[in-house]
Amino acid sequence: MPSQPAKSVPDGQPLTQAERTAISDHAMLEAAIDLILEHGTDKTTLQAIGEKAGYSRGLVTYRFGSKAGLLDAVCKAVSRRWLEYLKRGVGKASGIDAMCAALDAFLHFVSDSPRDARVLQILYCGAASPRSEYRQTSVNIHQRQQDDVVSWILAGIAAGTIRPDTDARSIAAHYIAYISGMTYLWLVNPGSIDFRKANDDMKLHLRLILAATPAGTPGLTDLNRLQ
Amino acid sequence: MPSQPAKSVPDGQPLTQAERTAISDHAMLEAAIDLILEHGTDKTTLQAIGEKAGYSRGLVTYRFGSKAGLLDAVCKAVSRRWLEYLKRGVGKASGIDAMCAALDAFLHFVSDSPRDARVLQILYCGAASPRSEYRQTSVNIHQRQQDDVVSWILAGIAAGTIRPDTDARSIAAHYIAYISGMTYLWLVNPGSIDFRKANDDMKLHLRLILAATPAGTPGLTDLNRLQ
DNA sequence: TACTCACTTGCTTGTCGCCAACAAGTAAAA
DNA sequence: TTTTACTTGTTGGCGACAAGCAAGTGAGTA
Repeated sequence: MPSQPAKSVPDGQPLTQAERTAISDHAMLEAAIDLILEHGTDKTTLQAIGEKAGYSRGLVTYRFGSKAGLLDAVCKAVSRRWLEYLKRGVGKASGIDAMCAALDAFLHFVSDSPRDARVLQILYCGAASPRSEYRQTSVNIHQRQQDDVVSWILAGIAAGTIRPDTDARSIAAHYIAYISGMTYLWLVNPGSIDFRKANDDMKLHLRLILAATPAGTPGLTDLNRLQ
Repeated sequence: MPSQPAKSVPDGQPLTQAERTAISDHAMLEAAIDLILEHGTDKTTLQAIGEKAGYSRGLVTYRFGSKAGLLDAVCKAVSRRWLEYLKRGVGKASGIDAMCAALDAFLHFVSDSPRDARVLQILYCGAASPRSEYRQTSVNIHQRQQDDVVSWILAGIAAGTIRPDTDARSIAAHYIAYISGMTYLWLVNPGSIDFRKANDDMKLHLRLILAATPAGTPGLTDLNRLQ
């Protein structure tokens, strides 16, 4: 966050147009994140963002079209960082292992980049508003993650590590809802959530619910019948 | 929602001051719910609320102090309706039965009063914003529900229906997070969630995770050792 | 019981500062 | 010279506050 615009490199060389936009774009997105974390989206003004980034009040609108356009851009930028984090954490894993690795990745994301994690949850919450102009971005991200979980489960079933009577879509929705809900509770009341403990429990539950059992052990359908 | 203020009862009798405030309060809260559902909190204006309720643009501020005060009042009013629904649905149940009954109560709440359910989730999401002036209301409601779940679990352990090595607080957090997350996903993308199916699965999982097992069956701690 | 008058309360209107959006303009790069 | 990055002037709309109006209230008096 430069306190004044960087219109030239230290040695006095002029910047190209592309460099200038890249620099100002980045400065405005970072300034927006800081201000959203401090004041929330609606009490963050475009003037404050522009000036904190080292520019005028008008540049944000000029570059992103509108305030909603900026929020969408922030949402996409931070989501991209999280998805890279997730991708690296899960690697080539699949089945229950992938689901556990994703939980670990999220735990690390929250502790390594709490700034990103918090602003992302704030923006996802903002997307719940009717007429939100970046709701689709949130829906797409969540859908993409849910699809990933579905494919992990199907791979697990194919590999024989997950019981074949599992409803992949339903479990995936449950899994994504759990993470989303936990993050919300953590955001509004950080002290009330022990993420590490919660994740350890969740991993245990996943194995209990999904793990293929040796023949003879009662399965889910049997348990269902007992209800 | 009267199209014009009701300043007297049909027979021409004047209203008492208390009746007038009760009528206008209710009209403004209901108007606010409709407008929030249609436009979201930030694009809902106090003028629109006042006029839809049949009054002037100034009454909302006069009565609720500020826009945030109004949102807090709406949040409390709708939360109260949900908690009564929950109370009636759960009754005297405890343990796993209470947790399943609460899931059913929520399912019925969503299908019977989708207006309330949606606006409540929108407001809870708004409470995630830093400097939200009604965050505490959301935190209190969630905390209260979580405490209820804890007491159900402890009662279940005492009654022998829930395995004694259960971490009540952690399970309660998981349970509340699941409901919260599911509701969010339903709100932003209604088609993607089959609440009935999800709830049936959740009930199954709860029994699988919490049910006290006859001696000899492997418990959670044994499963843990296998990890 | 009926009337009165000072007081309180419900509600409206005028006004101010602030904000997002847009358009016109300036300066720097190509 | 043309294009692009960025700034500044302006406008309409919003929330908040304060002043004012009108309707309701209740104690005192006869």
